[in-house]
Amino acid sequence: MAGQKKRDSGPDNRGSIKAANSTQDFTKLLNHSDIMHASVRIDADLRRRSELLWNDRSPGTRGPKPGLTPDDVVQAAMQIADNEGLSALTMQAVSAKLGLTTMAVYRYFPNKETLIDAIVDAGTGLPPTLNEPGGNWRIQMTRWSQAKRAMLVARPWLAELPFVAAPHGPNWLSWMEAAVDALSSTGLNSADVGQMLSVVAGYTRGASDTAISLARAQARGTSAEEWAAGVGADLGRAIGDPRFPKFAALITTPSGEPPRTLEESFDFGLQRVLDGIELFINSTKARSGE
Amino acid sequence: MAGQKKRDSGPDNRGSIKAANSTQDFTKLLNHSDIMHASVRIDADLRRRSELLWNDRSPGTRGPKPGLTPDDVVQAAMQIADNEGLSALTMQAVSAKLGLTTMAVYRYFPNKETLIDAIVDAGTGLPPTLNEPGGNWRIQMTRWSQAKRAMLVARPWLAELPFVAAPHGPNWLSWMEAAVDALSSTGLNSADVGQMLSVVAGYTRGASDTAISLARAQARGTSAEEWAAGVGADLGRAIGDPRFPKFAALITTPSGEPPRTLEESFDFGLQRVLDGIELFINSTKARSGE
DNA sequence: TGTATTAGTGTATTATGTACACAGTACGAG
DNA sequence: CTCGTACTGTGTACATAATACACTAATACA
Repeated sequence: MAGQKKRDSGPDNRGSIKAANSTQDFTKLLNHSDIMHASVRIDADLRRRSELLWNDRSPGTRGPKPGLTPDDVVQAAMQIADNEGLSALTMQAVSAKLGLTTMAVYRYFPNKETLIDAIVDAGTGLPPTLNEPGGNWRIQMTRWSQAKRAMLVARPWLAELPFVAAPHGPNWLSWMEAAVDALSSTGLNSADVGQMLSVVAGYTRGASDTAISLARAQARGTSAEEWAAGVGADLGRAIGDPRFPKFAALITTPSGEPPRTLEESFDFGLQRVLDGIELFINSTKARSGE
Repeated sequence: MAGQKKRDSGPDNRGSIKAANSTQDFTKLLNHSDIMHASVRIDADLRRRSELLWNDRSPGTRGPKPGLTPDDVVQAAMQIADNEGLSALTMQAVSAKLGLTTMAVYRYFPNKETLIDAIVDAGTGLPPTLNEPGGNWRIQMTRWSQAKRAMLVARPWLAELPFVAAPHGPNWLSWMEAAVDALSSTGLNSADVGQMLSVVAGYTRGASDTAISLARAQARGTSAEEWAAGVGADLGRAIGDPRFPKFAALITTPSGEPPRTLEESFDFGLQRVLDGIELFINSTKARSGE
C-alpha cells in the first residue's frame, strides 16, 4: 500500500486531467446519453488501475538497481497463464519463475490486479497491418476480426477476465485504431463508424467463445476430440427431452454437406455481419445524396 | 470427495450414454469436422460437472431430512452474487446466509465449482415466449437477443464466468430451443439455422459487454456517471497520442445527432446483423428454386 | 561520507476451499 | 420394536494464496 500510494499521487496524471475535459465527447462512442456532465467524479478504482497501466513508473535514481524490468515480470506471468491457465497464475508462481521471493514481485506491481491488467494488454498484442494495397474496408475488417479471434484463441485466458471493463491499455487502443482506420474509408460519419466498429467487435468477441472454450480445454491437456465429445454429450441431453424438440431435431438432422470447422463457421457468420454493414453503408450513401 | 464419488457412480447416467451414441451429430452444430469419431473418451471433468448439473440427486430415504433443498442453496448463492458480486460468493458467505456451518453446504454441492454451475443455469433463467401472434423470425430473434442481453445485464456476474464452456443446463438449452424455433420458420436447412443462431448469439454476447461492464460497476456502487467518466478518461489517453490519430478523431468529432444510449446502440447493431441474415435467407430461397 | 531511498527477504496474518472425524437422527430390515 | 445403516450437520484442521510489515543491504546524491 505504501509504495502504491506513492505512485498514485505522483505528479504524472496529465492523462486523466486531459481526459476529464473531453468526457462528454466519449458519450458518442459509449453511446450513452445519461453521461454528458463534464466534471463527474471518476471511478476511483478504474482511475488507479488505468494510471498504473499507462504511467511508465518514474525511474527513481536512488537505491539498488532493480534486478528485473516490469516487462520481465509480465512475460513470466504470461507464460504461466499460457502454459497452465489463469488459475495457476499466483504471485508465488510468478516469483518462483523469476527466482525471487514472493514479496519481491510487489516491488514491480503493487498487487495482483495490476499485474493482470498488464498481462491483458501485453497478451492482446498489436493488431496486424490492414492497409495493404488492394484492400477495402470489408477485406480489412475481415482480417481484423479474424486476427482478433486468433489472438483470443491463442490466449484463451484473456476471455476469462471481465474484458471490456477498463482499463484499456495501448495495445487494445491499437486494435481500435486499426479498425477505425479501416472503417473510415466507408464515408460514414464518426458516430456510425463507432457503431459499425462495435458491431464487428461484438460479433468477433461473442462468436469466438466456442473456439476459446476449446482452446482452454486444449491448454488444460484435453484433446479436441475429448472436448467435442463432452460438449456433444452435454448438448445431447436435449435429445428425447420434451422441452427441447426443435433443438434436438437440429442436432440430429443430418445435413448433406460436410460440417464446417469452427473457423469456417466463424468466417461465414462474419460475412453475414459484414453484409448487414454493407447494406447500411450503401443505403446511407444513397440517402445522403449519392 | 467421498460423497461426490457416491453420486458420480449412481445408476443414473442415461444422459451420457444416450449422448455418446449421437456424438457425430453434434459436429454439425459444433461445426468442427475433426471430431466425427463415435466413441472418443469424453472429457472427464466436463462429464462430472454435467452429470451433477442434470441429475436430480436421488432422494435417499434414510437418515435425517435435509433442512434445505439444493435450490435454497442456489438462491442464497445467487443473492450474494447479485448483491455483492462474484468475488463475495464464498462458501462461508453462502453458509452464513443459510444459517449453517460452512461444511454443511457441501452436503448439497460437492464443491464450489458445482454450485457455480448451478447458479449459472439458475441465473440464466428461461427465455421469454417468442411465438406470439403476428411475429416473424426477425421480430422473434430481436426479442430473443434483447432478452438475452437484458438477462446478462441483470446478472453481470454470469459474463464473468467462462460462459460457453459447458456444462449447459436446462435453462440454457431452453434459450437455444427458443431461438431454433424462431429460426425454423425461415426455411433454412438445419446447418444454416445453427449457423444463423450462432451469429445472433455471438453478436448478442459480445455486444453486451459494455453494458455488462456498466452493470457490474453499478452493482459495486459506482454510478453510471462515474463509470462513464472513468471509461471516457481512459479512452481519452488516445487524444494527442501519435499512435491513435483516427481513434482520437473519432471520439472528439462532434456528431450532429444526440448520442445513442447503450441499449439503442445495441439494438441498432442488432438490426444490421439481422439485415445480413435476411439477405442470406433471401438469396438461399432464390437459389433453391422458388 | 553519510543519509535518504529503494530492492529484495522473511515472517505473520487473513481469507478461503475443503478433507476428515464425529454426533445425532430416522428409516426399514430383522 | 429395535438396531444398524445411511444420511445431515458440526467442529477442527490444513493447504493455498494474497499481502501487510519489519528488516537488511545496496547505492546515488547532498
